[in-house]
Order: sequence, then C-alpha cells, then structure tokens
Amino acid sequence: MELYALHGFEQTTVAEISERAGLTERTFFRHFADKREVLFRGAGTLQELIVNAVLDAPASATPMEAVITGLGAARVYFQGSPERSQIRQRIINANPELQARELSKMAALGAAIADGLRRRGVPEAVAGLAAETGIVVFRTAFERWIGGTGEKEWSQLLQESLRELRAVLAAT
Amino acid sequence: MELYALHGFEQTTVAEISERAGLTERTFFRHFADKREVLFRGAGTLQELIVNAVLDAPASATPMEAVITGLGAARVYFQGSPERSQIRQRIINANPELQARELSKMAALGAAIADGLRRRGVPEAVAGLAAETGIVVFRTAFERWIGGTGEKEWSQLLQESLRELRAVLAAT
DNA sequence: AGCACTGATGTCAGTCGCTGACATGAGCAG
DNA sequence: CTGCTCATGTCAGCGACTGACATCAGTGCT
Repeated sequence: MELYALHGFEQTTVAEISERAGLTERTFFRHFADKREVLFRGAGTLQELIVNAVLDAPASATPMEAVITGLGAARVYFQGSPERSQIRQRIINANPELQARELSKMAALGAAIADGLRRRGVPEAVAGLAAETGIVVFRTAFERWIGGTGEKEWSQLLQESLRELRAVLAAT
Repeated sequence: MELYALHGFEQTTVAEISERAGLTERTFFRHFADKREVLFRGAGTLQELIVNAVLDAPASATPMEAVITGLGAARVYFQGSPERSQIRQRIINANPELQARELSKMAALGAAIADGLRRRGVPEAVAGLAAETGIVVFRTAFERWIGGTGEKEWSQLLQESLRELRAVLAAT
C-alpha cells in the first residue's frame, strides 16, 4: 500500500513489492490472487459480518430494514478515524482497474445480501431490489464517511442516506 | 465474439482473434484498447443517447422522472429480439473480469446521468442518488428483458422495475 | 534421536496481454 | 509524379501471472 500510494498502482511492479517485503514474486502471488487484491482483502469478512447481521435482524423487520441493520454491522470496520481508508480510496480512485474491482466487491456484497434476504423468506424480486438499494445507500454513506473527519456515526450516515434516497424516489 | 462464445473469453487469445480476422495482434490493439473492450463498444453511444434524453426531458419532470425518461431512450438498442444480447451476456456472466468491466460502464453511465441532472439544476446529492437509483432500475429491467423473449416493451419494463423499487422502499 | 509429513518459500521456464518505435505500402491531393 | 496521411506490419520488450519441481524449517510420532 505504501508503494501504491507513493508511485501509483500501475507504476508499482510486483517485483518491487516482493523485494521490499524480502520475498519472491512467486510468493506474492501465493498470498494475493493478483496485484489488485492487495487492496481488497478483508472484503470477505466484511461481507460475512453484514450478511450475518441481515440474517439476525428481527423477524418483524421489513426487507429494507433488515438490510440497513446488516449494513450497520459494518461499523466495527468504520470506527475510529477514516484516515487509512482515505489513503486506500485515493489509490483506488486513481485507477480504473481498481475501481472496477471495487465495484465487483460491491456487487458480490449485494448478491450476498440478496441471498440473505431470500433465506429470510423475502421473495426473489424484492430481495434483489432491496439489496441493490442497500448497496447504493452503503456507497453513499461510505463516501460521506470518507469525506468527513469521523465525527459522524456510521449508523447515522446510513439512516441519513436512506432518508434522502426515499425522498428522491417519493417525488414521483 | 464467436470465439469468446465458443471457447470462453479466457481461453481465447488475442493471437487467435487476430489470425481469424486476417490481421496482426498489433492491429487488434489499435482497434480495441484491450481484449475486454470488444464486448463494450457502443457503450459510449448508448450513454450519450441516454444523457441527451435526460437533458431533453420536460423541465417540469422530477429528477427521477427525468432519469427514467432518459433510460427509455435506450429502447432503440433494445428493439427487436434480445438474442444477440443474450449471447453477449452469457459470455460476460462467465467471466469475473468482464463483469467488472460491465459494472464500470454502468458506473460511468450513472455518473454521466448524475451530471446531466446537475445541469438541469438538480442539487448535487439528489442528482447522485437519483442516478444511482436509475442504474438499479436499468439493470433490473435489462435483466428481465434478456430473460424474456422480447414481447415486453422496454419502457414498460422500466416502469415496472421502478414501481417495485418504490414499493420496497415504501415498506418502511 | 530419527523419521515422515506438512506448509511456506524459492527457482525456473513459459504464456499472454499490451506497448513503443520504426518500416511499408495503398490511396488521395496537389 | 510527388508528397502526405492512414492503416497495417514487424520487432523487441515489459510485466502480470502460472505450473512444476526443489528446498527447508517446524511439528508430531515412534
């Protein structure tokens, strides 16, 4: 990440990273599926965290409520200052391939959430839409969290984004 | 596309494609930025089409209405049978890198739509949310169009998806 | 201690995507 | 006929990634 931040993602070669770590190139690829994946480890556990929270939401919750509850569980990732995330995000924003990868992870998260909803008995079509909407809310809240200085609570940002989204859609 | 469909995207090498076309590898890369881009030419014009339609929507339209109007303009791409699109989609769905590229294009479309809304005087935050929501609607409608046999109208699918999305969100 | 097994790492050779630099040749404009 | 442009070819090279095999430290078992 230091090298990515310093010289940019493309300019940094796997050979450089490996040398810096005192290992070989081959070893790098045993730890990371590819050069991009360095920035996305942890996405898996975050996803599990969220999906489990979706499943654990009260049975009385509407699909959308369950989704938001699930996303709230991500707060353990987002407590403390957004500094590290800001650096990471700057690297990603500077490179189209990385942005694409991030979108992939988001899509995977959406699919997993939809699956979670289905297991709660939510009908197919509704599950998909609620999950997709959840992703939009998540992204919006995350952007604002990154942009801020960490004083706003994660769950508050989620609620805020959801409220605004509703308003936009309500205006026929 | 034939080769991609036949042997899969990864298995197909640029050398093969070039040979089949009676050209050199180098020439291939003069026509396509990379191996993936073959499947995404046209995305640019589709985007222009939609954004222009957003800008041309009646001044009285709400942001969301303007977005849906814009997406409706994509119908010229979607008239006729979804056959060709089905093949293309099957290729994309079979490969993560291609899915990522598709997501990128969608994100770009969303950004362009948001920009169009802003030029209509829609406030920043609302523009972003309305555009993102539009993308969700677009994708949902597109999936259903692909899944169907072409008898349903594009604009009808859009309206249907939007209606369902509203319902999901309305259930607090 | 001695042994077998496992798991992390190194080594090497190779494929493939992609790029820069320069050459060639067809067609068109003066 | 000449000079220009534009598409293509040629060639050399970098860097991401992979498969196959070797090494070696640690660990558990006898």
